[in-house]
Amino acid sequence: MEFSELKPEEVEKAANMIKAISHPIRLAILGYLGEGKKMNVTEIHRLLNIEQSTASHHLGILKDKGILTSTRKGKHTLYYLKKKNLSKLIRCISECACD
Amino acid sequence: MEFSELKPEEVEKAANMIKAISHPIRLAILGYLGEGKKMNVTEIHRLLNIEQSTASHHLGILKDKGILTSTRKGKHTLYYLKKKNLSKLIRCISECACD
DNA sequence: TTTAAATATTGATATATTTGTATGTCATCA
DNA sequence: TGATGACATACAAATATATCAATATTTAAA
Repeated sequence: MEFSELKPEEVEKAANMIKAISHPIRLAILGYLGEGKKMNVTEIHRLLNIEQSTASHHLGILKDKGILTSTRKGKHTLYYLKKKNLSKLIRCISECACD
Repeated sequence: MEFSELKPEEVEKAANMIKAISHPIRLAILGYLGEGKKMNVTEIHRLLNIEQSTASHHLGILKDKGILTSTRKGKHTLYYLKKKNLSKLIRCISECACD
């Protein structure tokens, strides 16, 4: 399926999806969550050395845009990829950027 | 190569690359330019029904960020994908967005 | 039921993006 | 060289994003 065959609103949808992941912090988060891994907010905020509220904010965006889902596990909220094929997309991006 | 193995500046670079394509107009442009096609500014601006300056602006961004290159051909400037593996990325995005 | 840890939300500020209009530049051809 | 078509750039207004600090909410356990 080529973009040139897509309806404007479908192109818009796709653009929104990648816009969600077009941020260094959010991309780094997705790097950690590749291949079915699950992480909570505190882990992300420590790992990336960012404010807790900033971590929560970016995770919220990724969830809102349909990239991640979350489940509450006791005090923690675990975030993880919503769809398996996102792992492929992430690999594809890193290939393109690092060739 | 996973993002979790990348240095911060490499993640930044990757984020900048996809940020460049994370716009409905720019994504639509890339849809047309997939697979080695070449197009000039006027074609894009008519095809997408946007101002000439807007078309030029977005093409400029894509070129600036290393997604496209251009060659002058008489009065026209032809734009096309800089690297072949970008076609794969574009297909990957549309797969992810349309599943 | 109080306390504390983990998350989420809000508000303010700074910064970045997008768009159109107007204008400038460059190349071709009469 | 003057006119025209094709592009590029500058500027301004509107909109969107990102960040931190502070505060609120939720949950588990004492």
